Amino acid sequence: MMIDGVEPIVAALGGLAAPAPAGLTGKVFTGWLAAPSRLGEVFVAFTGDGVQFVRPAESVHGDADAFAEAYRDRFGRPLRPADRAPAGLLPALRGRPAPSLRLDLRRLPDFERDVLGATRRIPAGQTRPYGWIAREAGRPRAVRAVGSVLARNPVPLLVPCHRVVRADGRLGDYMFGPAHKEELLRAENVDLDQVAAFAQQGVHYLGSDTTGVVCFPTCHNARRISPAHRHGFRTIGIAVAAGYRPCRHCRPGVEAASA
DNA sequence: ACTTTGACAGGGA
DNA sequence: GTCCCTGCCAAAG
Repeated sequence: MMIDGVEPIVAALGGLAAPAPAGLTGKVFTGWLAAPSRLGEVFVAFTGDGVQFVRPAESVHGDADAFAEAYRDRFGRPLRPADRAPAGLLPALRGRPAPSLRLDLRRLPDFERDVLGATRRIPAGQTRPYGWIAREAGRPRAVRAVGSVLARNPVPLLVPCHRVVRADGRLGDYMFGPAHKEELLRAENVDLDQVAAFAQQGVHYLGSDTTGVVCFPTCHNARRISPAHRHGFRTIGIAVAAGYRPCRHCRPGVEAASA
């Protein structure tokens, strides 16, 4: 870890009277700016390595100083205004695909990084349960810890934690309130009414009897199953026992066999 | 439907 | 370091 030696040096550079080379600025200070998003105006902090922190202006009472303080509490570094946004940030905040967007999640604990990484892979317009994230992150039983991580998601919207929902079909909580979660999902065209209707009947997975594949209801494959060939299942185990195979796209996991 | 128990990573004492 | 406690859950009573 040669990085250990680099940080103090870089910090010392920040104290020199002469301006640091432009390329270093993002490593010494963190830039911030305000930008429009699907949650209204947001404050965004980023280094040269990517975006680190996003908070709706509303959540800090529109106060940029409060945002800077929250950032400092968490990352231990000061903020200075930035002149331009990192590549991809503005489209991403509007919910548009932005492959060029980079996130700086290096200093997070492994588990948090893995949880956020798995969450980031949920396609727009789809949802996954907390248990799915736990499994993708390599800790299938750390379901509740996943919730704890997402409650502190440093980069909401960019890591779409609003797409992580409860296994029973309810939406679950959201750092800025469940109403915003629902709003974001509906804006992505998730058919929440259909999900709720299925859940009402105890159905949490959908299979096609023509392909023999079973999916989460919001998977784009599931949404193409015609009602005539659609079968609902309460658990993935029941579907597998009926000869269905878990979809390779949405990867509904086989839950632990009940002894 | 509601309550209890299980499980677990992180943060604070 | 170690307990202790909490929390966007989940499955069983």
